Amino acid sequence: MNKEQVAEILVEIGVLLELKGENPFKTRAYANAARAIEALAEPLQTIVAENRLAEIKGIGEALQKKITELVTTGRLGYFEDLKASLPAGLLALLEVPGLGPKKIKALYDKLGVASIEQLEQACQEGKVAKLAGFGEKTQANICEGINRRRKYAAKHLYSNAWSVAEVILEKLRAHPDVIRCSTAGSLRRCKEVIGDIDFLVSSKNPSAVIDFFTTQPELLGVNASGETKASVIAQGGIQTDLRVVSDAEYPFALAYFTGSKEHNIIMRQRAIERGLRLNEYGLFKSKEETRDPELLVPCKTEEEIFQHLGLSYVPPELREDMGEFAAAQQGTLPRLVEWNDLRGSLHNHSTWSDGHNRPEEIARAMHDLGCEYWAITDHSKSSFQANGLDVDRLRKQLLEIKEVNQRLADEGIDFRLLTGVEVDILIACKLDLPDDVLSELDVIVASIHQGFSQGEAENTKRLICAAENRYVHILGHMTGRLLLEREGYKINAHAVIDACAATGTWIELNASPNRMEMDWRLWPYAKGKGVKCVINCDAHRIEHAGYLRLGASAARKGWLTKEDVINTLPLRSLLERLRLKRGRK
DNA sequence: GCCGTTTTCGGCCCGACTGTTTTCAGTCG
Repeated sequence: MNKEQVAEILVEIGVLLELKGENPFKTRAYANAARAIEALAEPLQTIVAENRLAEIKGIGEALQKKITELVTTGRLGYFEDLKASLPAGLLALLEVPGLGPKKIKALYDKLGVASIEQLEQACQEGKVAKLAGFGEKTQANICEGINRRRKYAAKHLYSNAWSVAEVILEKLRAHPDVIRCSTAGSLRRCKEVIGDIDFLVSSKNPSAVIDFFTTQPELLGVNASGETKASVIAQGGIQTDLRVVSDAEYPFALAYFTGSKEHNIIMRQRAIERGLRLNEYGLFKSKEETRDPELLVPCKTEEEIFQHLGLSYVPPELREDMGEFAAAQQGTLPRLVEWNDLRGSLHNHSTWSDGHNRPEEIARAMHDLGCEYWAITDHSKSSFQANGLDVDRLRKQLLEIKEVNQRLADEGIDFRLLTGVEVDILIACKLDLPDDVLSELDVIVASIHQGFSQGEAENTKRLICAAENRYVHILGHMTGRLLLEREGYKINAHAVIDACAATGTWIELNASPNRMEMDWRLWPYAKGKGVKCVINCDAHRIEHAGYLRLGASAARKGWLTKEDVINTLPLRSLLERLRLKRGRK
């Protein structure tokens, strides 16, 4: 059993214990352990075999035993007993807004409700409202929550959420009672998938801002509206929360509501270690909870809060408790890549396969956007569903691209369309085009598009073989995942990264909104191995050039700097680097 | 269930809002 599977089970144990009404700190211990396991860079199996679990912070005696049992036998008696003691449908009830462990336990104990369907029926029969601690309002809210859950996804792609948030943020900025405002939460941290949108505003007139926020005409509904916070359903069914604070409180509230929860816990602990107290209202010279302004350590910005806690400023993208504290304390946080460092994309499509624009249109549009180069890498012939290119068509495309480059040069336009292909990885060590054809092209991206059901070992082998081909520059969308749609195929990502390090192969950060991979959690490992990133749009239309911005956010989240990203290079250096791999044995 | 050089026991982040209560529990972030 690998670490992802172990982590998943630990999380589930935590949730089940919560439903049983266990001590919340105990349930959190399981979630913490799962995080620690997931973050491991070496195989869990090795750690267990060498009896080194105890070295991992957050894993004590009890969890060592359970994890060892899981890894060595693939089963865990404790987990199976726990699962058997509760109906399977109970877990899904947690997804209904307003329902937590306590209420679910009451529904189950008193009404025997153990699934969404049973819950809905109990509501319709009016049984829920009669329970102690419940009422008509709660019952109606549950029904509404179930309906909304059916109609809309509970999670949203970053890019969708951002396009909704951007409009509201602009309106808030323009409001006369708003002093400062920002997004917060997972959106500000640039998570690839987000649950809800958070806004923070500072104002001397909170009720005016709350009124404005809750009466926007585009809203689908209002969940809650108080003196300092409100929660609404915005377009696309995205829950959107607003918090209004005084301007003095703003930096503290911004840090607090940006999270992550795990990051905040460490921040508070650091404050306590310094005899201070940190909450969303301020940093106080006190060992007790307080809001006494006399005790406040004034900070005008988030930067100053970090400073008082002995840390350099941690960009929001890095606030995941994934190593940012050690780096911020030592002053070794990287200067993260910016989206306008990017000079082009090396994986894109045209009308030659399944794209929507001709090479010349693409070239002119990308030049207008300020790019220096843009690679056309259409599909190879095995991707027949995408109108993939065989050798004949590919050679014709090369001629067309050559002509386009010539025309642009004649007009004095300083821009280069690069030739290439997104070649299918068929089976291990077999690509969809022969090496001599690949050698005629500027950029080769190799991706898996078929045979997803092969096992982890076979998939890993396919990717490693592709990396070992001297003509392949980039491994495309590494696991083929589609966020909120389908899981990626199983691979041993660390082994693939190691192979890329050994062969000088680059790894793509595919910035298509539902791909966003290689996953940001793996980049620090790749960076440590010296593997370079290429932020690619995988554009099928000219407008997809905007994905570069999304890709840069994900790269930042993966701790990458300008130097780690190949397509920040000017054309001349890029061409040198492209030739470099072909010179290797 | 984890953790610890002031602690091996007693902490573990904490406040706003809702709805059900008639002073507070549960949920959420």
